[in-house]
Amino acid sequence: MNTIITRFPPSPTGYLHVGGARTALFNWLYARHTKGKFVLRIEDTDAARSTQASVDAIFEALEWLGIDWDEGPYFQSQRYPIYQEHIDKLIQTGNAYYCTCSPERLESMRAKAMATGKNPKYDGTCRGKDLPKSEKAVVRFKAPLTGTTLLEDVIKGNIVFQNDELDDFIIARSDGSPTYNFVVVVDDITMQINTIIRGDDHVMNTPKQILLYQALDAPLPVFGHVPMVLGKDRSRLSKRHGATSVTAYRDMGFLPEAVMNYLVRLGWSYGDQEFFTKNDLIEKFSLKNIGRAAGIFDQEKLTALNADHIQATPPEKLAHLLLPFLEKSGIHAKPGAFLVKIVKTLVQRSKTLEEMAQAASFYFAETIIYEEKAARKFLKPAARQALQFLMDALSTIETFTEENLENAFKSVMEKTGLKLGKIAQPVRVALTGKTASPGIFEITEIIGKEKVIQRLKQAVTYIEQITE
RNA sequence: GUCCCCAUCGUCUAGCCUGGUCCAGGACACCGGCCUUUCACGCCGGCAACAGGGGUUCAAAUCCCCUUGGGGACGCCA
Repeated sequence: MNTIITRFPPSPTGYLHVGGARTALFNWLYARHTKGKFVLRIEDTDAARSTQASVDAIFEALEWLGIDWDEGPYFQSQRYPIYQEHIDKLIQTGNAYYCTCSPERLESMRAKAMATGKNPKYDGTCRGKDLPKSEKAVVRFKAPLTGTTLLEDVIKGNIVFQNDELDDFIIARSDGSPTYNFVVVVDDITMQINTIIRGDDHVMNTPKQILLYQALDAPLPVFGHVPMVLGKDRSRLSKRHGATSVTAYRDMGFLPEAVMNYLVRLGWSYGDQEFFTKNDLIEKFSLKNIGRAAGIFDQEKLTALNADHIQATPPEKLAHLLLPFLEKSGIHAKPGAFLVKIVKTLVQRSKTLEEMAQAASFYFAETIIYEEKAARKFLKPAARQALQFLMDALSTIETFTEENLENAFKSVMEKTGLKLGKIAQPVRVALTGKTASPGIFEITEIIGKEKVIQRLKQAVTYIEQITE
């Protein structure tokens, strides 16, 4: 086989959504797996809806995901001369013609056809007229009236279309601009794209495009149509199902590798394996294992996978990635050994970076604000003495080590006759304000002698106040 | 309405092509238990599916047909 050349052709009319990202991933992965080429092309022929902001957003999302491209980005809006050339060619060869039917008449025909149970297609009014180029004329492709067109889909298998179901679709608008089905084919031919993996929703476009390839006398690429991504209610994924843009997941604290892993695994499988790194994916991805059924986007599974990827990421790297999330909650932390220690206590307890930042906040707090339930349950008179004893014991320790701390707690256990559990919880609340946290020795060490004693003191004072 | 696609636990899926090893395996979620200074992690166990009906066959989740259900496409959008 020759070099595989795939492409991703988003239209810049919004952010990159997870469905689009998934097809980008399939194409990119296939190119990388086969040591082929991946081309990025921006389909901005709809001047009214395309924006530079969307173009930027798409680049940003692709880069975040770790998808790079070997060629492009090409912009269709800059390729009009090429399209014009091909339109002229089709007219010359008799494969296309000018049509002056008004949009209004077409629209009413369509409505009528649908209402009467007919296939809404162009009736061919101008097909045989051989009209000259004129102000308001569009260009239509002259599609065959009979016969069949075969789509040999690598994912779905063979699909046969009756040509009489197709119609003479428009390839150039009245203002001269080319339309989608046409530019896609011209681009894919001229960019030598030989493998097209795209969403299911393009299946019905494919016979038209195949006809165009034939009329343009170009070899057919390999087509593979992947099933769609659906929302919880099995309808097409949209905003009302929750976040759909790739960058939204970035902002919620998901790792790019987790999103990549999840998206690819949704509709593709490799035996029972669930966890994949980027390199795993490149190594193992194949078109063969793409499923045929649509899949539902499940944020819970993504979240679980994200937790796995967090655990697989070196703490040093996580610390760096955590910074913006800490910043967002008003914590100006610095990267370094201190933060790495903190991260290490939190990896097992955080499913997202956002969660991790939340969980880390007590390490940085000036004063601890107690959760009401936590304080009520543990900061009671019965705990006062233990806290006081611990304070005394800790103040004699030079440097906090796990061993030191354990001894200090032991001495408090002996003096009070309380079990560790009875002591640890009030201390936990004193140090974190909450009933759940990383190990008590760990956090004590990280928070440090000065602050620990300060917080214990605060707790003792609190207990004294409420007892009055 | 017309055309096209799809159909295994709630969800993602393995198995289907090359029928028997499947009274269907894994993962997420959920429910128990263990571990334990809390919460997590981890470990152990549990719940839970071949949409229905016909064929073909000694034998069907696997092959064929129909029904049903779901999705998609029918633009001078992409």
